Amino acid sequence: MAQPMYQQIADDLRIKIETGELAPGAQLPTELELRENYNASRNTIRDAIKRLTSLGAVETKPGQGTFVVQKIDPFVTILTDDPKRGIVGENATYLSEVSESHREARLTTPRVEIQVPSGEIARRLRVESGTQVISRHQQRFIDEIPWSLQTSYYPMEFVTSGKAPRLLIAEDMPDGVVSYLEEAMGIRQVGYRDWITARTPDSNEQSFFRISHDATVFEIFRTGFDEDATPVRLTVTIFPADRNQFIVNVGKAPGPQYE
Amino acid sequence: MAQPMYQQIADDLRIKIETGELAPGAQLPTELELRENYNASRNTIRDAIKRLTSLGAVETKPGQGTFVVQKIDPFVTILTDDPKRGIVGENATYLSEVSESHREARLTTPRVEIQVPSGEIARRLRVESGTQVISRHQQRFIDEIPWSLQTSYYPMEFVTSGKAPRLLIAEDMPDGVVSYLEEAMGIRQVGYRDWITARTPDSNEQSFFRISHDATVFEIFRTGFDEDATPVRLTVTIFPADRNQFIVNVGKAPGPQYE
DNA sequence: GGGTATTTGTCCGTATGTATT
DNA sequence: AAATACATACGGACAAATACC
Repeated sequence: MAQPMYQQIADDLRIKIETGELAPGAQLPTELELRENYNASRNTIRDAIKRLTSLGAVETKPGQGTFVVQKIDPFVTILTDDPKRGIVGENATYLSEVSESHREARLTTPRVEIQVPSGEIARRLRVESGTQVISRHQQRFIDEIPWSLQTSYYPMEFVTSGKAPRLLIAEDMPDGVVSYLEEAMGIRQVGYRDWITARTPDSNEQSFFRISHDATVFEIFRTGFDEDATPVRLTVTIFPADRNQFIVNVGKAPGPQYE
Repeated sequence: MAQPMYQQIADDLRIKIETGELAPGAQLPTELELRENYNASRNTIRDAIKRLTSLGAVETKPGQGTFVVQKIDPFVTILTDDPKRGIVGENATYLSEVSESHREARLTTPRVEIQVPSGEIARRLRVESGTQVISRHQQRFIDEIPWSLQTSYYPMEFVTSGKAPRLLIAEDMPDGVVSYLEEAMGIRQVGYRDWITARTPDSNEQSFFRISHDATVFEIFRTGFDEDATPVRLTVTIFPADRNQFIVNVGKAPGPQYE
C-alpha cells in the first residue's frame, strides 16, 4: 500500500473538486454512498473527509451533508498607509478600501471595557503588568460576512487625567481615535509597527467567523508611537486566513493595489 | 454530555501542558496508559491527541510515543527595509538580521531552472502566460532548522538579451541580484510590494519543514518594480507559521525591532 | 408542533500494519 | 528477533442536528 486508502480517497475527491466535477457549493455523496463507491468502511471515508476539511476544501453540516466550500473572494488590506492620505484611523481606511472594491462594510459599535491586560498586551503597550487599560472591541463585516475582530488598548491615564473622556464612550469615532487623541491630548501618532503572526483560532473566534478549529487566523499587533517613541495605542486584529490577505508597499510601488 | 469526551481529554492534557506539568519535549503517557487514566477507548484517546496535534501542541512519532512540542523561538523578519540601509538583497538582509540575533543562518546554493510559470506567477511578474522565465530556488536554515523556501522569477529576456548571464549561474550572489541587475542592465529596483497570504503546506513543504499537513505556512509574494513601474522580479517565499513572524514599520517607529 | 427519515458526530471493540528501539 | 507504540482499517451502536411531511 503506497498511500493509505483514506489518503487516496481524499486525493480523488480533491481532484474532482479542482476539476469542477464537484462544483463549489455542491453536496458530496453521503458517507454511506461514498462507502459503496470506494468499497471502504464508513470510518475510512470519514478519515478522508477530515483530510479535506483540514485543507479547507469541504465543510460538513450535521444532518445535512458535506459540501464543497464556496471560495470567498479575499479582501486585501494595505498595511502601509498611502502617504498621500497620511496616517488616518484604521476604521476609515477599512471603510474606504472596502467601498473602493464595491463591497459593503459594516462595523459594530465598540464594546468598551476596563481590563487588566495579559502579559503580552502589557508588554507591547509598555505598561506595567497588573495595571489597568482601556479596551475597545469591534466586529467588522464585509457584505455581512464576519471579517475581522479588533481590540484596541489605551493606557488608563488617558481618561484618569480627564483629557480623553470619549475613549470610554461606546461609540465609533468616524475620524479615528488617533486624531481624537491629537485634538484632546496633543498626542501625535507619528508612526506604527505591525507585528504579524498566524495561529489557530480560539473558540470565540471559531464561532464568530464560523471556521473550524484547525483553520488559520492572522493576528496582527499594531503599536502606534508618538514622537518620543512611546506607545500610545495597541490594536490587535484577528483576520481569518481564508478571506484576508495583506499588502506592504515599500519605496515606489505602482497603483494602489492591482497591477 | 456537555462536551464530547475526546474534547474534555484534549482540554485536560492541554492544561497540563500549559501549566508545565507536561514540560516541552516530555513524552505523554502512551495511548494504552491514557486509555486507562481516562477510562476511554483507544480510538477516543486518539481523537483527543489528534486535536492536540492540530493545535500544534504535541507531535506523534511512530514507534516512540507522543511528545510535547518544543516551542521554537520565532524568527522575526522586517518587511519594510531600513531606510538607512536602503534596498538591498533579501539574502543579505536575512543573513544580517539573523546574525544580529546571534543565530546561525545558512543558505543552499541556488537551483536554477527555466520554467513556464503558473498563471499566478505570470500575472504577478506581468509576463504572458506560456512564455518562459528564469527561476532561482534556495532553501534557508537558521541554526540548521529549515526556515524558509524561496524562489525568485525573472523575465527570460534578461538572459536572452545577453545582458545578465549570471542569472543562470547556480551561485549565490552575496551583493544580491538586485544590485547585479543594476550593474549589468541598468535596471533599478525603486520599490517593491509584498503580498502576504497563508495556507496549508503542500507535500514538498511538509517534508522539508517537517510539519504536519494541517500546519500553516505564510506565502509572501514580493514583486520588485523599476522606475517605469514594471515588475523586474518576483520572489515567492514560504515560511512556516510556527517559527516565523513579520514586522512592518510605518512612519517613525522606534528601534530596529524590540522596544 | 410532532414524528420520522436522513446525515453527520461520537464512542466502542478488534485486527493488522509499520516504524523504532 | 522481539517488544513497544503509533497508524490504518474494519464493524457496530447510539446520539444529535436537520429537513420534511
